[in-house]
Amino acid sequence: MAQKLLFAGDLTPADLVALDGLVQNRRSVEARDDIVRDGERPNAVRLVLEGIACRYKMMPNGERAILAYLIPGDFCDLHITVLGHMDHAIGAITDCQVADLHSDQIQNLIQTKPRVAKALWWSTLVDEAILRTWLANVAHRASGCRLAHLLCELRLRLEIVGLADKHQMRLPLTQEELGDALGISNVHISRVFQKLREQDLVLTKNRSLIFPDLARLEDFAEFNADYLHLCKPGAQPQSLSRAS
Amino acid sequence: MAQKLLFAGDLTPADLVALDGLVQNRRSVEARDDIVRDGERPNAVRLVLEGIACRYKMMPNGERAILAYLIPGDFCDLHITVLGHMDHAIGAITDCQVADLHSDQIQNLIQTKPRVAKALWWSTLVDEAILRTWLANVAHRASGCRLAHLLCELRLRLEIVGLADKHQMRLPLTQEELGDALGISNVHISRVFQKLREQDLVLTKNRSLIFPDLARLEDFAEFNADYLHLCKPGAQPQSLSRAS
DNA sequence: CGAATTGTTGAGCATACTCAAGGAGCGTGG
DNA sequence: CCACGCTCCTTGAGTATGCTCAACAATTCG
Repeated sequence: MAQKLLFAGDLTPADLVALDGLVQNRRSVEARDDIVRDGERPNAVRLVLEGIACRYKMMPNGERAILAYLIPGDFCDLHITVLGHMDHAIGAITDCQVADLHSDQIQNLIQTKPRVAKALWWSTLVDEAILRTWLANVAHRASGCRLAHLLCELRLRLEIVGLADKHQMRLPLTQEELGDALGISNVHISRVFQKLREQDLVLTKNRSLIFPDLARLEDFAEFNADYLHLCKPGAQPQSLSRAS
Repeated sequence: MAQKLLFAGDLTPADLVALDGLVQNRRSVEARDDIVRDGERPNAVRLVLEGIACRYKMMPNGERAILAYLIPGDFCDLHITVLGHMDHAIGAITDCQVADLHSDQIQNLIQTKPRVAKALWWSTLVDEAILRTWLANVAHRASGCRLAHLLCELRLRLEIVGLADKHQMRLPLTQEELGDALGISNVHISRVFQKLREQDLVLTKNRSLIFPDLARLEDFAEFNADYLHLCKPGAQPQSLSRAS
């Protein structure tokens, strides 16, 4: 569950135990239901344990803008008590398992475990970095490259939590849902997918994607994982101490 | 300088004095120079005091993706020591005045003044909310609406720091710079601007924009300021205490 | 098996891009 | 003060990309 935070830097086993201890009120959310509604004033932080969810906004013309995908290990709204109300909704795409963590618990953890506090900061800052990358992707890349880039990102993020490898990932998203994130219509995304398949960059099988040659795909996608800020677990902590 | 943070909630005059006290090493940056370079490991937080800057990434094809505009009162990288390296650059668009704040100073302030800490959190979370809105804007709105939305946002943000009013703002950005933020080519943005002018939604005069009827423009832009999370200074604090 | 959802195809149209040329505004230097 | 060069904006023309609508195929699920 907390695998992802291992990439934040230097967590100790005790930190991990403390993090796992947070997960008490586990609950299920059905596909297509909201986990947090737009405008709400939530008093708990949500953590996705299983399934895929998304941040989204409904646009006035009825389109759904998907702003982020949340995969197991992702926090929903660490911050929300500071802002007051949600300016977007969070919805379950597949059936999900979610944990509700009370702000007090988190506050307590942050105050007693500085490394955990830093890891949680890291997590929200990486979310922001992903957002920046999506913005650049949507605004400045051709559609094939755009889709490929999103797939590369999802593959890597899923790999980190043990849900994908170099050659394959299960991705229970419809083409339309990918399109809603990329700003591409459902008809067109189908054609874009075809082009990727024609070039043997991805194969689709059921709800799984197969990558015959990941390096080639990442090259085509102009994918550079730096923005995910993954320091390898166990590696030298990359922190202030090393700043030049 | 700290006007913006008044909208974060309930700062006291003493808090404001403490914030202003941070600004010591003021320096100038010339238009088109970088304030922070991509990949850098900065050890200080930057604050824009005067001028307009932007976060940007250079794309492999040579295009510049503008990811945010920074106006006076905006912080550059409150967070960066947690992430280690910059995944984008920050550049001055006009001549700028910038303050370098040492991480220690900020840390100190955060630990001694909880309201200031909250205000700084608020500031970075609003930046993230703006990013989400830009993503939705670029991916899901037609070009006219897209440009109009950006103009409405900039006008309001500039108004907060006393640099615009309901009818007019000085905006020293080229059309190309607006296009780089919106994912629209320089030729096309000129035509989009023309359409806005034809409908009397904006007039351009030198480097100033005039809004004959702001309500109509905001309506056309589908602009809803909720995402900027501005609680009016002096109003009831919108915080946890009121969560339902 | 049947219904619903998801993906695919074709055709026509709208939007936006590129390339190329020209005009307007501004600052510098003769 | 004018001439020049630079940057920025504008216009036209041709092309590419992506949208909508509509029909149909494939897949999934009850």
